Amino acid sequence: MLDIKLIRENPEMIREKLSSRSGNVERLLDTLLEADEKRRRNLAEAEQLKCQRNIASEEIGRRKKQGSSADDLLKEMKETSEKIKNLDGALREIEDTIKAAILLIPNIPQDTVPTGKNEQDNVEVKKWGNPCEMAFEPKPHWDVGEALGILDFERAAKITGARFCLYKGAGARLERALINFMLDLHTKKHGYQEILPPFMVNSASMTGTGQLPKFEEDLFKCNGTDYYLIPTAEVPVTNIHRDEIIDGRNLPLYYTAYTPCFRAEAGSYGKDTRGLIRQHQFNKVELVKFVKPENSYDELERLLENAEEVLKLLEIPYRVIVLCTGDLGFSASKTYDIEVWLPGLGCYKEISSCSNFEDYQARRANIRFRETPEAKPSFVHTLNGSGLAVGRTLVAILENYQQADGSVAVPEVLQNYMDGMKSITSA
RNA sequence: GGCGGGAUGGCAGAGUGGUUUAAUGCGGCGGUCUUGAAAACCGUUGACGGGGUAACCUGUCCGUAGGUUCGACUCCUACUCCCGCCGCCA
Repeated sequence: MLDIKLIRENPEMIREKLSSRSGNVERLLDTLLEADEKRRRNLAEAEQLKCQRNIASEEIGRRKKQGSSADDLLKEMKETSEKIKNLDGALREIEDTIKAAILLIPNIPQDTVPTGKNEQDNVEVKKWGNPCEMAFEPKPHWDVGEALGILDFERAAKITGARFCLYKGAGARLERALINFMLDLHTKKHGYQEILPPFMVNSASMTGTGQLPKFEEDLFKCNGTDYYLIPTAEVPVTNIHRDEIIDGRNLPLYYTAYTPCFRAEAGSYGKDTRGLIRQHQFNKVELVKFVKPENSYDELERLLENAEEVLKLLEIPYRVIVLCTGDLGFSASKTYDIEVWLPGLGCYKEISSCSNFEDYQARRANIRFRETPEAKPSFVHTLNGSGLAVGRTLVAILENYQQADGSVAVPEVLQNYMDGMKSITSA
């Protein structure tokens, strides 16, 4: 969330900066500013009465000890207490209003983020590798996978429903190989600590990273509990340090986690209905960083490089785009998307999203650090990115490494993770 | 699922209605002593909000949320988490 003081002192600047984002927050800002004003007036009054009460109560104690009468004070304080109770009640309501409003206001885009309306206005910043010319008509991954007997969408639909997939044999093995390859790369070469978090989290965690309260419909909730299936490892991993003050000497902290991710995909009916692109459950290896504010944009570039490295080693062409203000996610200040080339579908497709949230999540989740043991705590900056979405990486391999005979070559770096298998052929 | 015990500052741990402004110890920070360090001794010590140019004033916080009271760490209610025992179970 944004700093209420910043909003209070620069309301027009905030309005201006949020105006190019999707969604209209004008009304929310008005509600917020009005409630904040009311809160401070109310608070001053309540505090003055409390101060009087504290002094009088002490006096009552003293008199009772001496055995003298305190009836006059007692009577007066009964009234004061009643007033305080009313003021506190009103204050609570005002604070609820403030909280509800401020949690619905998105982050401010960073200055280098291009202004734009939607994904049309995103800007390509780099391109790596050349989509290779194939001597045959490349097939979409679902045809490749089903022909090889390694992907089974029909049975997954029977077992569960639409947007699920059953991986078999070399398919299941390839998915597991990718997970291990990515985790090894990030832990051994890039210095991230491996985490295996809970796959369900409570509503406080979901609020901390920004999924709640606004995006509840995108989540799967476990009936009768306060638990939700995670839509990304970002949620449990960022919340590792919720309500903590980190020793500044331990920063930056780098974590990587493999988890399945669960998304309701409400409102995406009819979109990417075939294949593995849009599933209710998919695997992802996530990268999460906790850093000092002054380093966060440098850290974002390196996070992006760490994610790109996976595709470079797999030798799959991709491009990087920077999201414009209109396409930016709710909690992010700046986001790069990595899009991988898919010859079967004939397009680039998002495979990773790397974002700097600055102190937006840190405020919501109350994650702070101390520069030195004596220093006042301040908010960390949080970042995260996919490193990578595993299902879509498998898609990229099936489509980019498919051969004329229907087999799929195994990328060299994965062969050791596949017992030396060089090619996936139909059984 | 049933029964019992617990949750207090960075940590350990006192405190069962009124100078608690949370004892004491450890740790941290500053100092004395020392060539330097250790030990010893002395001092100091949190978070968040409101007001103020500032010094400063003030409120809240003892798991969380309510309640009783002039006054709550202390009493009442609900909830959460941790520990133990019984049952069930991968």
